[in-house]
Amino acid sequence: MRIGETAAAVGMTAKTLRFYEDRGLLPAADRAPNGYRDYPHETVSRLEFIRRGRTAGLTLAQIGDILSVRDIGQAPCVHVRDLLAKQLRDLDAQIAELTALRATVAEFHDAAAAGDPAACDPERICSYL
Amino acid sequence: MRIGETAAAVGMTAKTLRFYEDRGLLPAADRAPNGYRDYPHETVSRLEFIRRGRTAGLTLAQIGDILSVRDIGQAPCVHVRDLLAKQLRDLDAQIAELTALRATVAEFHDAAAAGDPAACDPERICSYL
DNA sequence: CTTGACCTTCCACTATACTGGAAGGTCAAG
DNA sequence: CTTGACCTTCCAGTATAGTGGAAGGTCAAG
Repeated sequence: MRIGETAAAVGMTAKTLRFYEDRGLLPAADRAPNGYRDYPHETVSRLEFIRRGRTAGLTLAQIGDILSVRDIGQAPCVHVRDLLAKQLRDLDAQIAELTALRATVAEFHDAAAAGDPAACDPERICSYL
Repeated sequence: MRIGETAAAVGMTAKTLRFYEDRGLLPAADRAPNGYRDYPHETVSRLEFIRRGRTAGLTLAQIGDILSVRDIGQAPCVHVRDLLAKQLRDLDAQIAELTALRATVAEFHDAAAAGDPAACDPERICSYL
């Protein structure tokens, strides 16, 4: 399969596939006599795996690690489980941080909504922030 | 006040102040005969305002907009209120997105924690993702 | 006179996941 | 023979908020 065909099969662009190759997520493809990349069919599942990983919020580096484990013949399940656990922890931390920020902003906003513009102290630039 | 002194007064670095000047958040400072920047005292409140804005998750561009309004002599309160409202909406959207992602990841993770590594289908790379 | 702590400018780099574009090769169809 | 749709490589840029470092000027103290 040529690069554009492969990319289209998973809704990506040829550029993205070259980029993934550069980042080590795709092995260097065989080349046709004219120099064009020639992908085997399993590249499609590999790309779909990469997309599932992205959907789960994993970075390309993390997905690359999983693929490396798989590529040396080991089942990456344990690694995947650990990564997913870490991802859950990270997400919880991020959500907590954003929730705290939201509370801060809400306080500022409530004061601004209730307040009197004339109360602005020039030295403070804006009394609502 | 010299740049290092001013920066230290608010816990920032001289580099950061030059960067803020470059981004238009600080007006170009007067220069001493030797070329050193010479900041008036109100620069400290301006920097503290910038920091409060950052604490509220505003971007430097948004803070710069507020300061511009203030600098042409208008009270930026209405602008600030609108920005804070937008910030609340953005935060809610982000939190919702992360929460949905967390649910997806939790599903994958639960399957991985319960599952049998032998079930891995090589074609699918990892049955848990 | 030198040392050290300041200050100046300017350029590059960090991280992430691509995207855009230039310059050029390949190939089937009309 | 040309046109268009492919493909190749490589370089640069996107967004954010700075940080790091080079090369050099200034100034008070010892």
